Amino acid sequence: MAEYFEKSLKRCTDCQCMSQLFGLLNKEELEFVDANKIHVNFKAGETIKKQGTFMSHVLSVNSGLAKLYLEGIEGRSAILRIVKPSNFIGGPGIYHDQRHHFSITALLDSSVCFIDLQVFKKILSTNQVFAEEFLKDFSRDVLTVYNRLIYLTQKQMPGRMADALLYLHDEIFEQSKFPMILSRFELSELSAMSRESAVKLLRDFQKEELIRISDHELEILDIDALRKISHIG
Amino acid sequence: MAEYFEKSLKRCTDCQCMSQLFGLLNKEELEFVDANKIHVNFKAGETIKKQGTFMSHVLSVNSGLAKLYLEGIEGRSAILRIVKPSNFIGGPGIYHDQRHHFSITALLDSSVCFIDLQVFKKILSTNQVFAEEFLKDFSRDVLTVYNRLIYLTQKQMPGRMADALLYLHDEIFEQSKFPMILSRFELSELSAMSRESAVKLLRDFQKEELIRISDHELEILDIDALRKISHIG
DNA sequence: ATGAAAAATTGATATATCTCAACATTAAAC
DNA sequence: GTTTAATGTTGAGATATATCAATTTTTCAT
Repeated sequence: MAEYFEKSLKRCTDCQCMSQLFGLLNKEELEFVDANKIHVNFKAGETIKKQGTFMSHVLSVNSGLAKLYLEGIEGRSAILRIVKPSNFIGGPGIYHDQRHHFSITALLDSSVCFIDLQVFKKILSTNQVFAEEFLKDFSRDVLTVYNRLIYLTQKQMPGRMADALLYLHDEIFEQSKFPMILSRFELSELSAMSRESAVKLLRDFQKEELIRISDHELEILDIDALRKISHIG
Repeated sequence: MAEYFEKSLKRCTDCQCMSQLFGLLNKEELEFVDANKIHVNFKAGETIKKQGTFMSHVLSVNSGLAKLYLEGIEGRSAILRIVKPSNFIGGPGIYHDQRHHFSITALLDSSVCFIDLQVFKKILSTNQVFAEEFLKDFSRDVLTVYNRLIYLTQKQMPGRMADALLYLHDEIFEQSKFPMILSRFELSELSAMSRESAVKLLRDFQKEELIRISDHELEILDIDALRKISHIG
């Protein structure tokens, strides 16, 4: 509890978990942000943002982990990416229609800053370097989706599951042993297959000793083999 | 041939086929663009831009039609969208790495303007309204890809093919009878299936009298039924 | 600790989809 | 116009994947 208050009282100018993007702001701009932000803590499982709702703020994740996903047809979702601490979250709604076009749910207890959208836009229009970096960030996200579209439509299940695990390894945890933050069902949403198929593939991967799963931890034993599976699709 | 020269000599300030985006520029800005653009005519089938190459210019299509597609695994492609006259084409490469992240090939004889990227960026940084509209355009494209990702991964083949045809109807031609600019193979690339499957679905749709194909023209006979197929996936 | 709910597992079966191979038609090149 | 190449068509068979139903394990609230 002590930690809760400490964090929420911390000012942007002292923040250690700021996204690279906000690191480009000067002191006055940061104070402007600070005066127009809301800081909220979420428990694992809670919805941080719901697709379709009005976008009043942009987000910056200070700590924890979350999944960012598209809600599709008949309740099915596609996880676009995992959100890490210091990740900025804007999205195409900023300029299109001021709505959120994806949902975000906390996977771990997470601390999130909500920065007023108009304030954010104001700074974008006055700070050239900031604007440029924002666009870089946005563009990177778009390329991730391009990639995802290709691999989800052109690879078979083993390749897609390998890609999902490699994504967690390469981009999220950056080590061969990491906590299983995603349920089998969520893994299936990340790799566009049924829950049962995800279970079977993980079992196969374990049988072939490519991975080991125990105590809510996943260890990648043979990353080269996984990369090969990813490669051959 | 006369037409070729006439078009290529036309100045931006007199251009009738300018994208909405460039319509926001004032006379001086247009003259700046005019002085730093190249105008090129392409024959149907020619490659306008190749994925992976250096992005020296952004594009604006004056006339004709083109396909914009991602080159994926083992030569397979995914068509992202059809480019119409007056469409602006930038892409995530502008801010990410100055490379093209998709390829563009002319479907019909097409006339395309190439605007110097640095000039384009310069105007972006000086004309607020222009910048805002550019971002709207970019964001709309991103949402198209979100949509595509969902429908390609969560619908079955009949729904995907219905979506492809409805896309041509609703967004490209806006009438129930239109020229078959895409081969069966290209239609399969638009709906993420094999060429043979695309052929079969079109045959099925024809048998059920939802569409009619003759003389390089496709006519949608029962759009409500198509929408229903799209809807049920 | 206990029971209820949620998640994971499994194998059998049904279905969707691709691949292959053979052939037909159309467009392009000479 | 004839030949050649590209595109389109078809059905059969193989394969990938989803669905279903039954069971076990884990998690969570009381």
